[in-house]
Amino acid sequence: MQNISEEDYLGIIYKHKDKNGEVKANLIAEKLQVSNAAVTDMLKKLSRNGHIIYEKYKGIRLTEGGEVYAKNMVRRHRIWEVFLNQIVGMPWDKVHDEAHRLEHSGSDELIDRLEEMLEYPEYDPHGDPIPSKEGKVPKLRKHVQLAELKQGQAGTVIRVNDFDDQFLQYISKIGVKLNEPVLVKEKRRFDKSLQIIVKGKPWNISNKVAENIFIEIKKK
Amino acid sequence: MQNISEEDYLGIIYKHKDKNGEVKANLIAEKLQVSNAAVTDMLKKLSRNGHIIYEKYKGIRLTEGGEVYAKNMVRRHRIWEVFLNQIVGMPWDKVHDEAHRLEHSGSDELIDRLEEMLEYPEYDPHGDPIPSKEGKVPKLRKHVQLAELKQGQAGTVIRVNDFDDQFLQYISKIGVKLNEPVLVKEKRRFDKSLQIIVKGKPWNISNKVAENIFIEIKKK
DNA sequence: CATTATTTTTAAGCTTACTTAAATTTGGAT
DNA sequence: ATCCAAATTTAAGTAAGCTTAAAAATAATG
Repeated sequence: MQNISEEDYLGIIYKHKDKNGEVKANLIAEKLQVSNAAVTDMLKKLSRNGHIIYEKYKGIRLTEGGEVYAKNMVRRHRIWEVFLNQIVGMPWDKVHDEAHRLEHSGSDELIDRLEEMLEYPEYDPHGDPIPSKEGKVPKLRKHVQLAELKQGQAGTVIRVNDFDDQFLQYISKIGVKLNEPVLVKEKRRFDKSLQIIVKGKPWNISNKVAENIFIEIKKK
Repeated sequence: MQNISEEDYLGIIYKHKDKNGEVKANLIAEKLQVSNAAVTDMLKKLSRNGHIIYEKYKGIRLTEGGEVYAKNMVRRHRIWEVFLNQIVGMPWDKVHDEAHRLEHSGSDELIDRLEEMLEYPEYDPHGDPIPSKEGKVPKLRKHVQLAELKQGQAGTVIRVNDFDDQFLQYISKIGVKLNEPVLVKEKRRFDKSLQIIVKGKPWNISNKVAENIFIEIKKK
């Protein structure tokens, strides 16, 4: 395959499949910023060439081959992210976009060399697992949304969603960082917003923000 | 511009312009492995958007803007080459293809960071000059084709053509390397082939090969 | 300088990945 | 169970970048 678009579609399907391994066309359209009609077209194509299982109006799921392919795209993306962050020194709120530009280029050999150079990282700068060349996906430690923590509970940030640059910039600014502690000082009923303590400083964040930060709870 | 094809065309035009700054359509078609008709189409487009000066059946030349654009593509390509060679440890006979895949991706910021990381290299791994961000092109030292050396003359390799991977692999194998000395031991009239000494070892090379290796002549 | 040969352009058509607008199907609420 | 809204598909059309085949212009050769 030479195809940027196909690769993007497969990557999105992989990253957004639910517990049943299914995705809705709508979501794909939104994530890729294309029309629903464009998605239907591409789904037919991906179905024809055996990457997905697709029946009209039904949920979409990857075939075994499609999964291998998609996982490799995610692998590429995340290895680029680690590389950009660790070697080039790019901040975590910028690596996503840059990696997206690069993930379709570069040969598999290059990706393997970068991986070696980085000493086989298991997670990208946002805490997402990097599939190995053989397709193994490192397990994520048990975690919950920051929004689910109770007042007074503390934990360690182990993953954040990387869908939006602005979000990442914002949480960087307030000091949220991978593998760093956070404490929930206060929770408010009416808007579900919360006050958290990061590096000793208090911050108010919305529920929306707290839903996209994932925490490993500290044992008492 | 978002366009891989346009970028490729402009890069080729820049790299292959003659002393008058002109290129023939034919050459572009050959270098890019597309039909002449495709070239005509694209030339019209590049002319329309002000990147080249183009009149039917006449030679093609870059406008000022086109030159800036094209030079930037060459810059990107060559910085990737140095990066792949020096940081990733990829041999010089592989960097061209890999860099070609990467040169259209990556933001300008990334290229700048890579350049900084590499300490502003002036030449790529084949000895080709790297345009600066401001568009300055480092001068090449005075040089001649290896094929032009007389029997008994010696010199230093300062550039090789990177058009063909096989060629690069071949000269690597016989020990030809940038900034290393070569001596012409023998020249043969009938086929213009020559015997050279590299690292103390003798090798027979064709005239064709010798035409693509560039030498700075040693003063006696 | 006339006639080939080579380049370049035109013309017509193809594929990919999109678009908008209209039609269809599905799923949820009453 | 019916109806409505949301999701999905169809239909028709567009733009980019190609292709081949034929026509036109330029360059090269005797």
